[in-house]
Amino acid sequence: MSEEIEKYPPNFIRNIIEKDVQAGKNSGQVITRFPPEPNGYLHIGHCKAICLSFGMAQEFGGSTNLRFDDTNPLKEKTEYMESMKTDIEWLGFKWKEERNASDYFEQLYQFAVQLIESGKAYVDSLSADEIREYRGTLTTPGRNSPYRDRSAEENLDLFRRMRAGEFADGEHVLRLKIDMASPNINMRDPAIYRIRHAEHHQTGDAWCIYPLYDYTHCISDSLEGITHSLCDLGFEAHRPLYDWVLDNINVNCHPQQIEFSRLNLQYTVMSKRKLKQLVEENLVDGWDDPRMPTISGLRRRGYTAAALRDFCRRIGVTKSDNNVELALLESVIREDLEDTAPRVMGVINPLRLVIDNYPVDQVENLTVPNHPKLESLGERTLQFTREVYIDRDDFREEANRKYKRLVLGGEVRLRYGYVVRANEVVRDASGEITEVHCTYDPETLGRNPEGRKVRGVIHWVSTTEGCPAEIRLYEPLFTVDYPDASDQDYRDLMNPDSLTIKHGFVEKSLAEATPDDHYQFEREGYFCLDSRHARPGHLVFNRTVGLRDTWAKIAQQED
RNA sequence: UGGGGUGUCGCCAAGUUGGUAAGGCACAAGGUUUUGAUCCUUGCAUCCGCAGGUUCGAGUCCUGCCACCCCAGCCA
Repeated sequence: MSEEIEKYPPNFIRNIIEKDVQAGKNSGQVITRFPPEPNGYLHIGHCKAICLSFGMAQEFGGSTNLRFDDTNPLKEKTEYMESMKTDIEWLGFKWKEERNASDYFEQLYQFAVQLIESGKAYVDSLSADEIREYRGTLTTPGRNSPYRDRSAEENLDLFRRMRAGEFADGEHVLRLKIDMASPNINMRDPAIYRIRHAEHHQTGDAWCIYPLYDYTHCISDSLEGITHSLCDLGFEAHRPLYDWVLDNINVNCHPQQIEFSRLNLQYTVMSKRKLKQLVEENLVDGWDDPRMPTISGLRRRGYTAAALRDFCRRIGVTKSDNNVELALLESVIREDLEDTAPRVMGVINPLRLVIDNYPVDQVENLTVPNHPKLESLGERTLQFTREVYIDRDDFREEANRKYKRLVLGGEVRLRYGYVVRANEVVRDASGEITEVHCTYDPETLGRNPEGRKVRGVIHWVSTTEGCPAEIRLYEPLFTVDYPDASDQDYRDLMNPDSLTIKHGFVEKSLAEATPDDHYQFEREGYFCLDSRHARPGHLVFNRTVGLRDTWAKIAQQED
């Protein structure tokens, strides 16, 4: 059903792939890969890459491999691999093969030997600082290392001994012999192996030399028969190197690297370094904090996989810098939940409403639809009682005509219930209203009163039949739309009000909610149970996103 | 100042071999509505970074500018 809907609108990468397929390139096959480094959690920027790589393969009947790019044992952990798999599966994608770059360590080593033998790689014994000096600058060419012309025999011997662990970290490095005067800095004899006496989460202590990205990635792609290797623009200047390596070793598959621009989203940060810092400095409640742009955070917040996929389709794929508004993300989840989330009632800022002429112990069961349009979502039972909670924002002692809620002396309908008239308020010692007393019209259940119009409908929860619930409201994590663009440290730009915890009440049917359920609290927004904080008997709801609120705009203009 | 990229409505983004500017989000105005939600209708770039040129005709071709982004890890 969704196959047609989930197709990407035209974009330059799809155009390229389409032409390749039509031309019969790669026998018409499309094989992609998603190659995360397991050094953090996946975020919505990765989501764009995942949807694209898996999506392109899907559209053209191909397949996608998941490959952990684990060439840096110092930064990677298996914990991250697990979370990444969970997130990708949750997003709805299935990889064909699960691989690790470390699976290819032996082959990578043999290719390096090949390169040395053909005089295209050499062991350099310059220090890291010296290598940097020799590299030159953006505008001045580099100089050849004094070790550049070692014989193949000597290089082979040194490289073997590097592998054998005879040298300390940093003593030597294996470099490609390309061109120290290249205007592209990446081509100035890039290092492809470094010595790291470190335990690797996959290979243990089998290796003490580890290949670098530029060397590893293209060969891994080739070994897996990848046809289109999609990555972000940051690797554009590395493409000549990607191609150089594959052109200079003996492989028969040369994938095409195509770069697209990364996603920039307003009011958040996207670099793994910063997200990690937020977690480690306890500035947020873990990688899956509902305010985080991580896939796990968005999931916990209540975003659905379908909405995220839709989002990635709507933002498009180009090479231009982009700054996507939060409004688009919000609109996409509202649109998804509009047709799928059952309606319920929850009061966030409770104010007690007493219906003086309603029988004290009476409980009236009202069978009501779960959705105003979709009968398929079924019905549920509400309990109407003498005392209910309404939201403080839905009552005013006095108000002008534009205010369509409960006003002293005026009428309003309690959603699915009766029409009530507010008669008086009760205050506490500080003057705050604690109760509103009213009377109801028994003739108004399921029908409008005669001779007068009731303009408003408000939601409510029985004080005796409803359940207390903690309700968590979220605002953006940052106060500025582009924290990365600021001169200030992004941590100083964090929004102190990004999380507000309220103590409200929800209707009884919510007692059995699970974190996988999405609800619309009528007139409030979309909510889901928090997977971390909710416990049996202790309901905690996250507000995924509020409903579109045109009244808020009107009310604001009044002030 | 070297190299690589990008510039189409507030944001994202389509624009086939040049033929006379899609769509989404946002916004605005109406209508429906027991959610000020949803839904429906309507409006929203004489203009495609700028300046020239080629052409009957250019966002699409040519020339020259301008702006912004990325690259100097033994990170990915």
